[in-house]
Amino acid sequence: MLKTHHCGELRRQHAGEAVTLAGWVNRIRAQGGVIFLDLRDRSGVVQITADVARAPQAHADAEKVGREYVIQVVGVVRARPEGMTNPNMPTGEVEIEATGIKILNPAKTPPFELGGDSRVDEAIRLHYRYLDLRRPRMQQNILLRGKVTKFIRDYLYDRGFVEIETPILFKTTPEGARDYLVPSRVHPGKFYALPQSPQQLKQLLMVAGYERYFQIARCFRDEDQRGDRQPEFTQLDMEMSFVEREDVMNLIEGLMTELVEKVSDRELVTKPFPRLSYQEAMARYGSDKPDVRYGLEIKDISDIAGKSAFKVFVENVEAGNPVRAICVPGCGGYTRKQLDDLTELAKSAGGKGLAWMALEAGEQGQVKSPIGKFFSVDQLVAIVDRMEAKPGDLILISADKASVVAAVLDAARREFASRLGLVDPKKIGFCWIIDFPLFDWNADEKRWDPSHHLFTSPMPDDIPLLDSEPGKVRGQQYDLACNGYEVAGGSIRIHDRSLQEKIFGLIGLDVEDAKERFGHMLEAFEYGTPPHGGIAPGIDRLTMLLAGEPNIREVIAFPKSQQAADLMAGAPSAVEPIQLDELHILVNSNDSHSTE
RNA sequence: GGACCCGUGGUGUAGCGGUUAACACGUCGGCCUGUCAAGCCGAAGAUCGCGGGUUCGAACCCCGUCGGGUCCGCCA
Repeated sequence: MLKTHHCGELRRQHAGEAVTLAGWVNRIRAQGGVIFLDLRDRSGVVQITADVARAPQAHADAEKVGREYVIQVVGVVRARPEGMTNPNMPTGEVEIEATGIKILNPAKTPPFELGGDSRVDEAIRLHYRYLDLRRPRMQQNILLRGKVTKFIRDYLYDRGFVEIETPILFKTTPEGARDYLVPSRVHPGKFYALPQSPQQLKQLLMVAGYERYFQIARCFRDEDQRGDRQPEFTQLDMEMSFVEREDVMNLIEGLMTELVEKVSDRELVTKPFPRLSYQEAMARYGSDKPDVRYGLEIKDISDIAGKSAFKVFVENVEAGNPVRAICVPGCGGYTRKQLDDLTELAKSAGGKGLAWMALEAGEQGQVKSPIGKFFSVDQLVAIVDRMEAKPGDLILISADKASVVAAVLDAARREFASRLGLVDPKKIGFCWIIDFPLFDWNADEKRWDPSHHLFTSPMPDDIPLLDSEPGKVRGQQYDLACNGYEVAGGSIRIHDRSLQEKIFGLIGLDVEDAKERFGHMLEAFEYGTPPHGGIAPGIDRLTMLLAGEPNIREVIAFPKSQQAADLMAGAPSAVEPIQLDELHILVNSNDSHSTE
């Protein structure tokens, strides 16, 4: 080893020890006769001194080093003299009196500051990701991520789970997200697909009798990016046999609780985690992944609004649509301009607008609203009562299809939580969402789509409804939401061939298609399949929340840009014609302008 | 596929129709034996992402394009 100790571990009790350290020059303070170097390795930073009087060679060496040089320092740990300690650093009571400094590798001046956490354009950070990863923020995040996966592995191994790897080259499943495809050299014109998740494989492992499986699994989805979505991401993929919904939920709730309490510096808002039905979540929060750290809950005022003289509300209620509202405390004094701007918020969420009623501050609490004239005094009082609004508050009202109302008020809730500072960034608020509808109606294709995935088992009580009212069938599905993000989704699966075939039929897969795509699953179900279920928490999102970061790129060592590009290596890239020939691929030259 | 925001020395920002393109940090040189976001003195470093247009005149206005981000669609 080129070092005997780590920089960050040295303390007063090491005083007098001869040490050899190696690392990066974090900062240089040349004082003339004495030069101070802050030497950094993964463990932390320690001060090196090179004194011209006591160690002329070391001083001469130190004059030659620059920022981010990789050096080896031979010296002695010394307790710092009285009054010269630095309480701001863990190693601040000691320093290394260097006797020799060797440059292992010089460094160019970095393109941005590595010492602090100053904001740098993300394109530059990603281009020099290996430098960005040296910075404290990224280092903490990446180390935290390692602790998260270590904790998960220990937790699950302790409970009888087996870690099993599954293939990355697998088979396309067009019904989910868009697949990343890998051309086959051996089979002209045929393709592997990278797994969107190891869903089928883990179910087959249950058929195979492994009973408790997990994997920290890389998943691939060729869809457009978001702050919480990358083309490749990591799930804790797991599956258990002979379990019911409660068993999986309890295991994960225990895991998540301990993860937050033992691995992070965050604080759980509630435990046990609240459970909301999908219907309730949509009604109260307008979202199936609500942020439960703050209120601003949605209330239904359809009964009152339907009797008003306001045409938009009346027509919606007559059409069976809801009129719902949130009450924003203390925003009743918003200017007309500010209130009009809320229309933009509603539009970007897919709505037409957002009606408002402002309660003037003061005892009377007069209602000020462009639509106020369409309501009787009793109706206004009823709305104010329903919303539990106080003088100075602002009521925001949306009337539309239920899904649009939900989207608009969800957006409004998030916006005002942020404006009013209602979110405590140190808090972690989990909640379970259960009783999802098994299907969503696809109006374009005129068929039912699975709301989760096509292996989710219906609630036993609802199986008779499969024939009569598929839209009312609930799935044995459970999602875990946290701080407004979906961090896990799972279900009890179908383990019966005939039921699985029936679901295929409902989503418009004919027998031939089903056999072609999922024949291996149907066949497997005929060889003794245990009842089973599982879940898949997203490691990136979870780590993002535990780190308090605003997007998952901050917890991924080498993430891709929004255009799914690796800005450091320059992927994707053009390939040699011979490579394409071998793969039997002809590229449409009209599309190739952007490949360079 | 669509909407919006951003792009000015190495980095972060200011400038928003006429400026020698400003400031901080960094870099380089000098001074300095107890600094720790060291300090002091001095210097170098930018055709304002790229292309076109409007204008007597463009970093600034317009169009296009490239790159980064946020959101909708898409996606658990």
